Amino acid sequence: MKDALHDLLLHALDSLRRDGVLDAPAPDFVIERTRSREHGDFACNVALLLAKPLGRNPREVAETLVAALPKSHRVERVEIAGPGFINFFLSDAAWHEEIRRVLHEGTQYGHSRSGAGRAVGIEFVSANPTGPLHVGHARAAAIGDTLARLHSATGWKVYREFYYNDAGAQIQNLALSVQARIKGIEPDDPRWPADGYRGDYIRDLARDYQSGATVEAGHPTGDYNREYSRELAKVDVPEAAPEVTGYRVTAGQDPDDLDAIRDFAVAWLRREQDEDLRAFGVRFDVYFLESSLYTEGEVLRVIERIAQQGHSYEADGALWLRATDFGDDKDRVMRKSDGTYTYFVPDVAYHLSKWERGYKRAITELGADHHGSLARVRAGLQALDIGIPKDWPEYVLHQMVTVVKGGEEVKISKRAGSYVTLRDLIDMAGIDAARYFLIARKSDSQLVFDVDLARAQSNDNPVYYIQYAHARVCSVQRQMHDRSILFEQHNALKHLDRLRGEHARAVMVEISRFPEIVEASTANREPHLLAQYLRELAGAFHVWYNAEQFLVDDEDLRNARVALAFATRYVLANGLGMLGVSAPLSM
RNA sequence: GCGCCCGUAGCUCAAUCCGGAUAGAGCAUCGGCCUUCUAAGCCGACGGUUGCUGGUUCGAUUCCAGUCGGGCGCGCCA
Repeated sequence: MKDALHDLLLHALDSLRRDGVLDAPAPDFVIERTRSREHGDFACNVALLLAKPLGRNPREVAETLVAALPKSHRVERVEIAGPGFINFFLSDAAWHEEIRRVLHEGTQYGHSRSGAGRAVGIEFVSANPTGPLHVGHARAAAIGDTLARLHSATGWKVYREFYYNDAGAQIQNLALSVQARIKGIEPDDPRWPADGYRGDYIRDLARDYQSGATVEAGHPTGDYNREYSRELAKVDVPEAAPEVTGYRVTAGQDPDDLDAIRDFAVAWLRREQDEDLRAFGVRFDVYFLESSLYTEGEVLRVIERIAQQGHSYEADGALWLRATDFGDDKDRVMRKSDGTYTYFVPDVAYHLSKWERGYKRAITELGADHHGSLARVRAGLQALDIGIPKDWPEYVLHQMVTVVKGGEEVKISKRAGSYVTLRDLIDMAGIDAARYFLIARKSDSQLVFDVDLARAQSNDNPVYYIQYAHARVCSVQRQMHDRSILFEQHNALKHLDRLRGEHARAVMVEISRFPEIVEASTANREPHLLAQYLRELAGAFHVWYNAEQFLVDDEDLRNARVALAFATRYVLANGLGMLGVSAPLSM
């Protein structure tokens, strides 16, 4: 809709330039929705931008432009207002056309091809396999998965990636903690390992290890990724990610075999994380193990490449990256004096792998407490000198989540001890409410998750409010079925002009915003815009629903109203689908 | 001390592709609407110096500088 107006203005600009009336390049003007009805439906600032280079009064420029505007059936009239805005008042026909489009495109309405099939890798959650996922991971999961759904909807080839830090000291602590539990040592015991994990799940883990249990989790090695990378490099866009096959670990039962304990514990926790994420409606295409970067020499390759490009130096027995050459605030150690590597080198190697696998866009979703690694990883990638853009990868950082119930902060979980888990959140609020609440706020502001509100079955709760709008349309459909009333779409589309009044109009206007919202949410990595929008659409629908009866005797009018109701349903369902929230048929 | 994020109605938050016109919703409070497709809904009222001070310009919640308040990060930890 916006595009059509954009074209009209470009035409006007072109013809004026050809006639020599306008002597300036077309500025990067904006067409936006107006805030108030008095200003029409859309407004454009092009005259304001042209005024300065032309040295002319903006209102005068606007008048020239408006006079040169081609006629369009979509535009009823054009006004010049304020300092020189060009306001467009759209014809009813323009809105009707959009409703036709919704019914025609159905479940595809709001989708686009702006991604043009390019590959985007979205990394999120990436929790260490050392404990259950917590509410911060829940927010990451909701944001990352919604971004992934949005990119799919806009024509990108999406790969969801999960990176496991399975190689460091944390894993050693995990193994030691489990071993301590196996030997009957409690967290309060002086013999308990220094940085041990104290949660109850360690006891469950120890018990399963001792009983010789077998667990099955995601993929074991980086082989999968490397195989996948060749495919991606070759054809650029593979049809689908290969099926992720699981791997099994059977507990060794020997309390002194720390390696066996570690392997079992990692598999056990990965299984638990997998299950929680699956319960939350989130699946991944690629599981990438940090350990594979060592075993396959990728870490070494990064170090050598950076050294070869002259961006590193030795000092104090360590090898440093000259990160300050690339915008970081200090130089960073890559290889410690004991010969091991700092964690950020595999991080760079991992992102290098994403680059080599052909991701035109890579989005890394992290907790804001990791924002320090951002400059470091980008500096490392720049130091490779292989043409990676300075702002690649893109980052989305999310702020802290606090869970509140009964007016009090909830801090403790039975499973994990010191924090509230994703599982707790699902149990307390349900998947739909949890996903919606976690996505509804801008990711860089802190989030208070009010459990009582999330589970409230009332108009206080935006999730129910939106879902209820959808269920109401379905209820109308059921009524039609029960009363043997047919919806005649052909007839409906001919009589959309029977839709009169502000309320129906408001619904049409809201519906037409959907494609714009989807594009903006995707391009700006701001999924909260979509959550917010659906609340507004549902509101416009409820008002209209309340004001007018759909199933009237007048066939033409009835068909027209039902058509608009169905169009609303498509948008609600499509939008909720992008959030991973269900669209119930009845409530 | 340095860096990043946030500060908008009593509360929770918006403000659309980095500048637009009279800053919007919901909740809370007060007052109305169900013999009609789900009242899990709707209508109305009340509520603001966008933390503060300057700057940039036709125009600032938005950009810049400073300042105050909250959060996070500044390791040869991950």
